[in-house]
Amino acid sequence: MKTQRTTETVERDLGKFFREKGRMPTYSEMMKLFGVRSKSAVHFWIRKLLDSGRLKKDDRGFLRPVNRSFFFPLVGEVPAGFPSPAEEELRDILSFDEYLVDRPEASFVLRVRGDSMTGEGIKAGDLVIVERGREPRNGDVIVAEVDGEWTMKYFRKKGTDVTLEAANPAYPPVRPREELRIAGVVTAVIRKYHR
Amino acid sequence: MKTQRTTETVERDLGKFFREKGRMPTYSEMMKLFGVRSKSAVHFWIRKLLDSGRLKKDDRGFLRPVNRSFFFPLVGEVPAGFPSPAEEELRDILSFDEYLVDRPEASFVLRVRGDSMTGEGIKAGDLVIVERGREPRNGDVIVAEVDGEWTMKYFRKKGTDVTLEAANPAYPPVRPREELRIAGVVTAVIRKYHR
DNA sequence: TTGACAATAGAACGATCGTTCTATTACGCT
DNA sequence: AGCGTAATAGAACGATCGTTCTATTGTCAA
Repeated sequence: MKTQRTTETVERDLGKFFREKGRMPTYSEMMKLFGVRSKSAVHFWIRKLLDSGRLKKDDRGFLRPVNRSFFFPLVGEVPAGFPSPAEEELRDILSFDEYLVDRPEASFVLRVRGDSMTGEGIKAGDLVIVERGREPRNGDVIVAEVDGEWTMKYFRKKGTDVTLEAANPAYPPVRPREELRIAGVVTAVIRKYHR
Repeated sequence: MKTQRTTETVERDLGKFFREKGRMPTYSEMMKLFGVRSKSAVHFWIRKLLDSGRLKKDDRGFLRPVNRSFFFPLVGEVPAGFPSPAEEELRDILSFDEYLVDRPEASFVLRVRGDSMTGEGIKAGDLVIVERGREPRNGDVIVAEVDGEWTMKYFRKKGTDVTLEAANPAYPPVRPREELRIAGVVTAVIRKYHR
């Protein structure tokens, strides 16, 4: 019943705990977690992870979840001969929360209705992250109120002339006459396939 | 210079800290964070959040980030008259990590190359989360090796007859003759618009 | 069998944790 | 002005933190 401990198993245990509890375990908790009965044994393994750089401490000395394997194994056991997912950017993703949202205090999420942006790969039911207060650039996908209705459109600008375009030929471009209220710029799209 | 403290500002400060450090602050740290000079003042505010249910403690007594506002304000200040984002599912999203990945230990991430799935709203450059070992259903998007090449396709099955279809008319369906190695089922799609 | 090394146990330590207590200050209402 | 409540300060407390020490166990090679 005593499984062999390795830096890998220890790291996995830590990741599992973190995912469940939203925090790192204390040394006492790690005793159970790792299956040892002394804190020094815990310290032994933690030190190994620290020395190998697979675990870090912040400025206060608290353990902090690091790069891979904590939020989930981004680059884990991939089928042999598989196209390498070992891009730098992927390896450095701490979590999707960090990756997806630059300005959390100015962002919110909407669920997409309608098919006006299918050409952009945004389908009904998808989630979009919208950032308020950002100056839309030409070609950005924005959420705006046009003629009293909220929609998602491409933002097109030529000089002072603003046009809102759908990414679906079924919808004609809109040239807002009166007011144009822009809720924000779409910064990310998320789709989950529910089982 | 002394900003008024409210449960809202306190909650926001906690969220900000958590996002930055990956953990909850200690009471000492909260003194700086909230702008007070005693731990009992901190305790005062934390108690408020606890009593109102906006903050929780786990079984060990540690503060744990809860539902909204910690990972980021999913339902925050939304422009007036805005289509309500107050769906139950959205309000309960703890974090995208939890939301997106059901089985972390069996999942990995790939960056999409090519345009074979644009019809499904999966574009080149997107990230997809792939889950290994799941039995693909009819219509699922899977990652598989066909004729020595890894691609992303729809999984179509009629009886024992398996066909792989692209979501792009430019690519003909594939009926694998020899072996069909399925790396996994695509469970989520993520696209970030970089500024 | 012996020696070397890796891994663990157990106890002790100061440091810091979160809680609780008593006082003091700030502000609104009558 | 006087009063009551909300908010904060500051000090004290036991509990638990992570570290460090010494001692013991297990395993493998010589």
